[in-house]
Amino acid sequence: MSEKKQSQKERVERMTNQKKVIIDYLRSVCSHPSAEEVYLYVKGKLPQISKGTVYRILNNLGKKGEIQSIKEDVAHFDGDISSHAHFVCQKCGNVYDVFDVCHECKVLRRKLTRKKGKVGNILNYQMNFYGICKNCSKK
Amino acid sequence: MSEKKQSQKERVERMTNQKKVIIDYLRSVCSHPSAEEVYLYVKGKLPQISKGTVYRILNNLGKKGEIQSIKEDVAHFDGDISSHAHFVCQKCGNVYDVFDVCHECKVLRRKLTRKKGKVGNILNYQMNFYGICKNCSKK
DNA sequence: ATCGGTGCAAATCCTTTGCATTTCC
DNA sequence: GGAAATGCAAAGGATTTGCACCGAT
Repeated sequence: MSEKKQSQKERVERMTNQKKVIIDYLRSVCSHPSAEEVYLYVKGKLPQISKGTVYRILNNLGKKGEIQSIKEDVAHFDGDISSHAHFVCQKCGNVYDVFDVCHECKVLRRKLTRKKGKVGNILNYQMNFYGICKNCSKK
Repeated sequence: MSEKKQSQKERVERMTNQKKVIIDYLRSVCSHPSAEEVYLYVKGKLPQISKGTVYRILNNLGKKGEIQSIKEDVAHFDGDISSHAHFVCQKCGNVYDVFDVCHECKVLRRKLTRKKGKVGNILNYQMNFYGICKNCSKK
């Protein structure tokens, strides 16, 4: 019914250990871990962490645009939000970076953003290529 | 362990009513129905159909590349496999076509296919834009 | 007649959520 | 101190699957 009241006290977000570890992890790896993989890693540093927390943190970061989520059969997460594409292996489900098309992605996005789209305003985009990764083709 | 034996009898795929109705439906609409929506539609024509069958048919068509699946929180399906992009509303989840970038998509794809990619051979791709659709912004 | 496809319902599995408790500011 | 975040465990919900039967070729 109503928008945010201006007088309303603003929600202050806190930085917790759990969040810190997850962000650091996602920024340091170039693989694109699933929630499960993030959970297993963080569990190594903070053994008491729960999966629910991992999911909540990943979702929040995603909503704020600080990480990307690539939603395939199982969601994978990327701490790198610079302009690049992904290659998704249809066999193992792994996600790889594709930097060869950064420039084109940016151009595409700009083109569409400027248009103000017929359907809605673009906040974000994702370019995914599908195939079988080299690792899986060997087998 | 072993590849397909050459002597093996070839699997012959059959055309059923269920499959026919689903394909026709996906080719006739420009919305991008979810499995649930496909199910509800088909149920109107073939009341005895089950959800399992719908999922199996959609998956098979997807594997054969006859339809596209856009995997977001809930998967949506597109009977149009020509080169175009999608706009996904982050509020209602609806998927809209974006034809303004067909040409660029094709070029991008060709560029990468030719490269034979470092990660694997590209069979397919998807370009998705995210935002809030006009319908949802009104509210 | 064959064997691929279907219907049904149970099983999976990823993800979300409610609530009491802990922790950050 | 008080709101925000967490841990736990249970719930949710989309998708898959086993199996007996049906029906396309």
